[in-house]
Amino acid sequence: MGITRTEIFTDEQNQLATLLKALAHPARIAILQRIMVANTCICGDLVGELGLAQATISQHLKELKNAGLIQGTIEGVSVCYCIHPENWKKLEQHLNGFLNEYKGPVSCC
Amino acid sequence: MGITRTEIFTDEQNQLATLLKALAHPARIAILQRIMVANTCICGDLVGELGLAQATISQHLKELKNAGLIQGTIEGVSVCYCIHPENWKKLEQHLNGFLNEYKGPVSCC
DNA sequence: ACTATATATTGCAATATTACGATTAATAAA
DNA sequence: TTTATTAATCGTAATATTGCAATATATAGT
Repeated sequence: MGITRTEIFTDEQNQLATLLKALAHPARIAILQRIMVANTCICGDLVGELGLAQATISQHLKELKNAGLIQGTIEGVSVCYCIHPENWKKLEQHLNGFLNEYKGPVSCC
Repeated sequence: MGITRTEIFTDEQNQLATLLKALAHPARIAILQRIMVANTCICGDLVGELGLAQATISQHLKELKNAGLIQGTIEGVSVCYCIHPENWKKLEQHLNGFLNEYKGPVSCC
């Protein structure tokens, strides 16, 4: 089968899973970190700085954009990416909401 | 080629990606939520409560255990799972550290 | 118009993930 | 010891992901 059965889960669960999947790759984490550190948007630099082919970087950027985590604007011949402020905030909230459902270790296993 | 090139990333990046991958499935999110809400460990209940086959649930539990997010102890004929307190804390820290690298929207795209 | 530069898209091969039926293993109860 | 119950493992089919070369697209400068 190989296809996630999203129908049996809540929208919340599916949305969080989708966001986490977008984050769950070292290249995409590295890309996001570089964007965050540089603050000012970069792009083609990424291809040189990470050791991946241009097509591969472009693909990862596309995934991050589809997930809404970054936004890109064309600047002449190059493209400038940066964090999507609102969605990043939403991600933080969504994620913290999930993590905080855990109320410390109680009598258990 | 279909294999993540972990060699070109830092251990931090790879570890975070691995943790996020373990979380990045609605079934595993649902499982974690149920464990967190119930506090006291459950297991076989999960098979009934989520609409997935027993083998599938078992597989997801294994992944969560491999990632260190949960722990399981045998209790008679059944198995009791619960959150792994230390690792959950580490996850929170790791994740917050990553999310907080972003310092709000500056002049950008 | 032509050229150079930057990025996106396409097509494909290698590998990973998801899901499940069937089977196995392990304990509890009879 | 047989039987029932629970969970793990195996095998396999369907699908998704990762990565790259090759190609396409789009803008800037000449």
